[in-house]
Amino acid sequence: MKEQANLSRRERQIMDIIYQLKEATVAQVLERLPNPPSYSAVRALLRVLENKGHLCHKQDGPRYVFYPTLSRETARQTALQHLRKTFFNGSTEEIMAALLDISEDDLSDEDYHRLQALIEKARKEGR
Amino acid sequence: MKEQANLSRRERQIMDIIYQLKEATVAQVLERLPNPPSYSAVRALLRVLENKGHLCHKQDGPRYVFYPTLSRETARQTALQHLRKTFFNGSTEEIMAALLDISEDDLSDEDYHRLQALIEKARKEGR
DNA sequence: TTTAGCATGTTAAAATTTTAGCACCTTTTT
DNA sequence: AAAAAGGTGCTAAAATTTTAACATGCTAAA
Repeated sequence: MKEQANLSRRERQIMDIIYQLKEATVAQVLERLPNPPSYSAVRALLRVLENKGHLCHKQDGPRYVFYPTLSRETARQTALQHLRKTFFNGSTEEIMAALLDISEDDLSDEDYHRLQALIEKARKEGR
Repeated sequence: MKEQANLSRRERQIMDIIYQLKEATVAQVLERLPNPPSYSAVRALLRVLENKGHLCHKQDGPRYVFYPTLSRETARQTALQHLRKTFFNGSTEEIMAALLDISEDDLSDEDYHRLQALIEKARKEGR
């Protein structure tokens, strides 16, 4: 299969937007692109991504809605693994520490409790 | 400051390699690039990245060693935030679940214990 | 000291990416 | 029914990215 590492800059920007929205129309993508090009240019990009096998589309009334070929699950895992490897020496502990660091302000006691539960659950399943 | 989202494909590949190694010579980068171009091409890319302010270099005997301008810490945080936003609805819980999922096989009881401790520590600091 | 090896700097061609423009189709409004 | 609005497909030009080639400098070995 194709690597996300093989996407051009615009292609990557577009894939990110679509992953974020789960699915998107041309207009939605355009709205969110930095230094947005023409509508027409975005359509061309989307078609390229579809030809390369990264996107599919379905019809929604008069317009197309694009969505990723790869399951969200798979894409997530790949991206996360890559991030861990690139910035965290492949260490789960390091990345988790950083995650807690950037999340700290938004977490309630209850949230922390749920996170603890996640670990406990993983520990049990992991054997 | 410059966005990593504005890097071309090769530039991004190179930055990833350098972040992974912390610092790298031309040869080290070349070795790790997919579909590697010529030595000369890599040098040109590195110089571009330096001009754009993403890299610095220092002399090490006869050759240059390149390293990121941004602190590892900062780059990590930015990348992690972006990933969380793109693939995990901005949810700390979702990303942590995925992290545990891809790590499961490699974690010992002791590792889990350390992860629990991390959360506990964050909870205490977070107030 | 001359040559070989290995490093870098610069430049311009090649390839890819990015873009806009035009043609056409369908739906809605007048 | 005609016109306007808003979609898409396709194509080729523009811009950027990517690459290799060539020139230069330094160090070490012959």
